[in-house]
Amino acid sequence: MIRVYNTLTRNKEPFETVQPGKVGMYLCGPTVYKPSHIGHMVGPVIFDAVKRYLVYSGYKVTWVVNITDVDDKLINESNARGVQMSQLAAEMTADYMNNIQALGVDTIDHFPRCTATMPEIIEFTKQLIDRGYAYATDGDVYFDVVKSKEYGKLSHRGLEAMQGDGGGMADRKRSSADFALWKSAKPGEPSWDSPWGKGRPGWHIECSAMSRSLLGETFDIHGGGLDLMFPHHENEIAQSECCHGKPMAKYWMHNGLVQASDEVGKVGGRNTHAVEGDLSSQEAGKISKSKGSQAFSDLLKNFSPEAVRFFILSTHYRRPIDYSEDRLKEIETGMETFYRFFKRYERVVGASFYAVAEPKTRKEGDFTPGDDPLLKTVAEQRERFLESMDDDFNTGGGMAVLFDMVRTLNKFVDDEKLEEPARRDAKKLHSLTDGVKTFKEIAATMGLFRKPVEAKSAGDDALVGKLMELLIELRAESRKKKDFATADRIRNGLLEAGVILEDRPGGTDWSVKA
RNA sequence: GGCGCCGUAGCCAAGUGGCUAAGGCAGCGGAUUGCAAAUCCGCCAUCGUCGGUUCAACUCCGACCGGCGCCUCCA
Repeated sequence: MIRVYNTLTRNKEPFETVQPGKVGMYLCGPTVYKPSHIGHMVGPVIFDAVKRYLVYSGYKVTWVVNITDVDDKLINESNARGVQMSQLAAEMTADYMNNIQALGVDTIDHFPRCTATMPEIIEFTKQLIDRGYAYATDGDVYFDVVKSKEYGKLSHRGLEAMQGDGGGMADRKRSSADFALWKSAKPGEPSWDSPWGKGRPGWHIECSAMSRSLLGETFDIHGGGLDLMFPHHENEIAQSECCHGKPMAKYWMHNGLVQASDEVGKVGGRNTHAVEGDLSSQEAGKISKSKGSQAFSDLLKNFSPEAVRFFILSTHYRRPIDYSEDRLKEIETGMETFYRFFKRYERVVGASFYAVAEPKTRKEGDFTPGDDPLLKTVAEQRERFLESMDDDFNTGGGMAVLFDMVRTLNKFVDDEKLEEPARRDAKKLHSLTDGVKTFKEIAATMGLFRKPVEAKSAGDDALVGKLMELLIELRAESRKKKDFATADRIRNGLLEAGVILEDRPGGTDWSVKA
């Protein structure tokens, strides 16, 4: 039984779908006016894991992520750059797509764009006016917040929290808390025809319109960053629930935000005060923000996407995550354990780890270990993993099981001395592969270890291969003759060049230093 | 001011009313190795402070201290 923390009730609730066996999931996507940073990647990675786990658990899941490609920020930025808004949006959308793809987020079913959803948005707005929840003034349309009885139920905030927009619109609105569904266009701004004249949608209405047209009036999971809870999600609820008279989403899931720790943030205790003493808290905030908003595509030049995914999933999704390069390096170090094991598996079994076919569903993965001690342990670990994931998608707890499981598998190879070809037999290799299947099964639910990571640098070059073969051969001869001075000279020399040699029963392996 | 979150080993981080408080990084000791590397084994926390509830709390309640987020655009 899966349990989900619902922001609406502030409780973990049993997961029950609107329609049996089916899940509709909506995640608020980016406004594409600048390159995405790591913060934009958290939602996609987390909900990718959520979807994978739900599919694994037997649900048919439809996942929608919207792209906001018209908005004040886009207009400003495109003016500043002197390009068409649509061009800027197209470029930044491509950047976003590249980044999430690099992270292995490939389970999103629909990416509706705001500019391609105008008829639905206009229709939705019209309905709200017809049903008495919105009103038009001078080409603008506003949502009449006082008509929404439950306004504030998600964020637990009252109407007074909704400040006026201070942009001179106050006199057009009945109440300062009212928010725009449709904004009339100023000269030169991109605009669309509507019953209220030329204009563009307000920020919140697109999500209501898109989710309705792709997922229906009530769907299962609505996700987004914690920062969107108010006012964005509150307003979505007001729009959709007033319009339909029924719940918009059963479960509201909010992920914690990335916090970039830099010099200021990292220094503890008194030094923090000393450093911050010269800065207003606002300025300090800006510093940490500027580091965190480094373009994600640049970050990927230094770190593997899989490490970033691992990093994001290593803590519980509702918690804030501290991002730093040191942290990511630490994660990469830890992940070496897995990659080394994968190579080890290949050495021992003679087949690629990545070629092993894992069970795709929970049902398929259930097995009775019999009296095989290895598989008994693996089965227990799998159970522990599933318990963690069932409990509000606790990927952090699941990670621990991943590490435990490789250790179990490594120990088996050690104990059975499977590095020595003579000690291998079909039964043992079969057990090992069964263990690997289960490892892959649980890792796959988090989208991990699905395909080989590209080699850190050159190494598969034919010439390099030949040279290494020769050096290793020479060193082997020296070792045979107990000429360790020469052998060590070769190894140390290669180490300086960034090549690590590892001696094993079956021969010597080499790899490029990470 | 309003709404909310957090405080677990040197660092990161799961989790639980009573059983050995996961895991990772770093460190230390050992097995293995010609020596290494890798791997394995072992060691390394009483859970911010104080008070309450309870047979029993790190886990529930309260106060306090400390850190943080949102309330304007933000994933």
